Amino acid sequence: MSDVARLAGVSIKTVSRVVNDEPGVHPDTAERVLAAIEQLGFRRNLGARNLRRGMSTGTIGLVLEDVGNPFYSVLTRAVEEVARAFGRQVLTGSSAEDPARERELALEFCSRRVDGLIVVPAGMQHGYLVPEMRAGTPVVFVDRPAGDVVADTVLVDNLGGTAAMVDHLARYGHSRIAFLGDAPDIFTASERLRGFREGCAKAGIRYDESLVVMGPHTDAAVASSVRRLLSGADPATALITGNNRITIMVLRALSTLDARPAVAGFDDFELADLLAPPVTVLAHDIAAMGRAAAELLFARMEGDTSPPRRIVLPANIIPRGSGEVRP
Amino acid sequence: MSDVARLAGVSIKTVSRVVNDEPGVHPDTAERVLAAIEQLGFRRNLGARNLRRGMSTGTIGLVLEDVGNPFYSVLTRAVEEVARAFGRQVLTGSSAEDPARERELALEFCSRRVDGLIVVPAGMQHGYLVPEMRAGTPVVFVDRPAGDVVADTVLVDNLGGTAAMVDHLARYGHSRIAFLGDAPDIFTASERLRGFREGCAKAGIRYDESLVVMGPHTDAAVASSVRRLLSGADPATALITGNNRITIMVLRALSTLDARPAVAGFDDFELADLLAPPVTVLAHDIAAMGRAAAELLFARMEGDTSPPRRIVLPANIIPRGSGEVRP
DNA sequence: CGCCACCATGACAACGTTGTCGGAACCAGG
DNA sequence: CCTGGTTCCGACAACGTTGTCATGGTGGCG
Repeated sequence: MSDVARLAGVSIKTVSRVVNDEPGVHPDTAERVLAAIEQLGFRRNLGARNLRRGMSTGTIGLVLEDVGNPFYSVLTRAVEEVARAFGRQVLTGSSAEDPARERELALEFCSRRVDGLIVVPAGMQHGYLVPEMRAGTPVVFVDRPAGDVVADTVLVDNLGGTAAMVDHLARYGHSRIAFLGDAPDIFTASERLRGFREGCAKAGIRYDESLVVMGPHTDAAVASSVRRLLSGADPATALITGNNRITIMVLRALSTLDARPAVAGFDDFELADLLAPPVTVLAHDIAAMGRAAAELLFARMEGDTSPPRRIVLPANIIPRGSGEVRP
Repeated sequence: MSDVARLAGVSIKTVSRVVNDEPGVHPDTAERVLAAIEQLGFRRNLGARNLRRGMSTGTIGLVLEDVGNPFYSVLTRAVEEVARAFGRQVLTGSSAEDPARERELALEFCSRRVDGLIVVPAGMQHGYLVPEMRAGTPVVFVDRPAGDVVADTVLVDNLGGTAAMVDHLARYGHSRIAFLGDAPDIFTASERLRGFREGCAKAGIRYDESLVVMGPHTDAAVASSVRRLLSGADPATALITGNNRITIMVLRALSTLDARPAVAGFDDFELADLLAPPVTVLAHDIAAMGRAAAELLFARMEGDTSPPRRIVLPANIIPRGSGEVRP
């Protein structure tokens, strides 16, 4: 900036005025300054600006599990879109389901003085965020609740959705329903398992522990679980899968077998409708979740101090065929 | 920081020393300082630090078309992974295929003084980046080349891959091959079209313009194009689709028809192997592309001044069935 | 005891920007 | 001519941090 000032023969303050469209600069002077800016390829340093002005850095942080997963990338896009509407940039980072990494990313973002933070929790401890929240950085948790802090949270109705799916299968005559879920220390996985149990209870189905397989999963392990579940004296006639990854693993396993159990999965996924048979899923609007979280965050950033909210979005059964077969 | 200093009864410089693990601080003093930091929830302001130190901000910018698209989200994750290895954060933004938005994002990132920029070009004009590049910000283009600047670029062998696919279909006896590509002003789309023409020439197939449909596409438009291509006196017996989106649109259209032409698509996609029939694709390693771009960028950031490189990654046919049927 | 080396610490400037304030130049009106 | 107001502009401090240098105290050694 001082280079520009020197070249234009004015003070740096005048350059600052031109750059910020402040009034009180003679048009001729402004023109000279603009020419100098152009010539030198000057671009104002936003870091210095934010330091001086002290308020907003114009950025928000987004910590999620893996941007590479379509689930989170859709979420990211939705957050980005809202941020854009509010004129903010988004810093993203993937925690890879590692609480230490989540913490590291979140605190790094705080060090960069993001105006707000959206977190898909990897762990159950979030006390480390308390000082930041007290210092005025709003935090919104998405997809899973925070472990030990009260804060805004946007969730899907994991429990109710899964229970509804059990009911759905039961209506088609299934009483031997297996559940393949993710690692039970992941909130969504344990909620869905709870939903499965409640669904069984409501539908009057005996909850059989041997029909429940929880992760973490590998393709091979899922394949052997599926084989086991579908064989024996009293095999499963229907499978509920706990998320899109597992659904796909199961479908891949089934493609090598003759058995054709009913299949219904949590999370919708692309091409589910084109498979043979089309896959029945419990769908929820991921983009809506991202938007809700981002809008909540921006409301906080703009001074909303109402009590923390918990938004629970519905999950709806999309019957496509795979879940509508009788035993 | 001055608050911490006051509470600990030392100068801010001493606090700075403690925060940065600089030597020459008495252990007792350091302990007092750490206690004060803990008590106040102090976190050093990275913005101010970067300003003072003047060198790296520890961030890179990534401008792509849409993080929500699995293609780019995998790319993003790969870039993020490399950035993590080098201790950097990633700023992302989606251009939505709008050159103005791409420019806006890239320049915004430059204003934030990113250490480097990875861009999936939306437009053909990138002269606006020249001042930034001259000022020392390395830029790497991915997936598509820059319009009018010479810079490092990582591409896929669009032309050769598509030509190989024509050859592949010709070997199975097809001579009426249709091509459904994206908007021809997108580099990858026009390259793939060129590859299609060259492939036809090499295979001794007459290039028939009426068998070529370029985007932008909607589901409805693709469906009607497919119907047209497969009917009439001399219908197409094979379809080549120009990217994963179009492949899926075509598959969806075909699912409502009786015709079963050979289908082969550019870009691999999840579940391609589980469809009936499994879909033959031209696969390339998107994560490898992201890694290559990021590694190139970091090499530049660390002072590599060799001439700009152009890395072209191969695209390989994965025959799964849909492309191996005879007319 | 005197000198030097070394350790721990602090004062100060600087990074690039903007907010505050004051001042020079000009004009209009008395 | 003076007064008061307006317009344009620059000097200076400050944001939070770190690099440089100076300083006071302590211990070892001749």
